Amino acid sequence: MFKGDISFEDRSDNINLSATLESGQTFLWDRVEGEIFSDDTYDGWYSIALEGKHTPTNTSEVVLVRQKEKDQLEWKSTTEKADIILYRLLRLGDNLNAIQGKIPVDDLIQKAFSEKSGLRVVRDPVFPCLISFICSSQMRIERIHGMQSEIKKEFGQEIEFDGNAYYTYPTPEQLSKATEEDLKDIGLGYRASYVERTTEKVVHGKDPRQFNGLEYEDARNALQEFVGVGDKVADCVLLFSMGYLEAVPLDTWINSAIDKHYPSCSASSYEKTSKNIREQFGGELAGYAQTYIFSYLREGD
DNA sequence: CCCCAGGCACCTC
DNA sequence: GAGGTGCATGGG
Repeated sequence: MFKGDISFEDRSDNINLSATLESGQTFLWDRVEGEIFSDDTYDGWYSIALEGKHTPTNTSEVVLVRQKEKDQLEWKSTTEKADIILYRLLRLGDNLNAIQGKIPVDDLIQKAFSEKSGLRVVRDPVFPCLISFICSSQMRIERIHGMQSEIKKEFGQEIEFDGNAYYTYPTPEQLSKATEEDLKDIGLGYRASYVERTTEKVVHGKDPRQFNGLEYEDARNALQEFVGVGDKVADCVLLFSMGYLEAVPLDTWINSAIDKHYPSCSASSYEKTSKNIREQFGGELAGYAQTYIFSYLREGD
């Protein structure tokens, strides 16, 4: 077992791990339940198991992380390179003060920044992100997470770490072994066929990462070639996985926020409203503003 | 019993 | 392109 800390004490920003992992932008992390460690305290850990394509070691790894202090993370892992993994997945390199400085401040933004201090946009692996947001339509956040847990347990790879079992998210090839019926059996409902058909497209060579160099709006349109991916899900994949920080997913929460706080941005189509609200939030980092507002509003103030 | 959930595909016009 | 419908499932 490898262990380490990641300290923010020599920087001006920090991280709020629970806000980052439990605000509905990623469904791939699990909050660890129970006394899984005997060697020290066991509260507050989050876990993820990564398939080898997504690790610096090229082998599957488990990473556990928790908030040790306000400006410090603590991790345990199967690899000594867990810090590299965490920097990527949690965007620890982002300078939150610089980011907030580029977003026009108003009352709502100010409250969200202050209430959710340390919240970071995540960078999920692309395929798991794509599938989990296909599952997200008309579904509560807790259940979306539950669906991903089922998908991992049924079709992912089990990895043991310190006496406990963890499951990677299935690769496209692994998930393609699931039939539509299998997916319905784990509660995906009408999304089962979307997941099945999208997985099939990925297995047959349509990798979402091939859209990485595209201009934002082109990438958003391109992602909609997958089944179950409309404007909103495409924006989620762009923002929470592909690093398009200007993407602003327009969901029910953000749309009601627009009606209430930015009525002049409301327009007749997703396309136009999206353009307006991105401009309102300062353009290139608008997605960060969206993530703070979503997290702040959803939790209630 | 009804209503709703980080929308989307599909069908008209 | 804009506008309306049906949609699986579980929890309140």
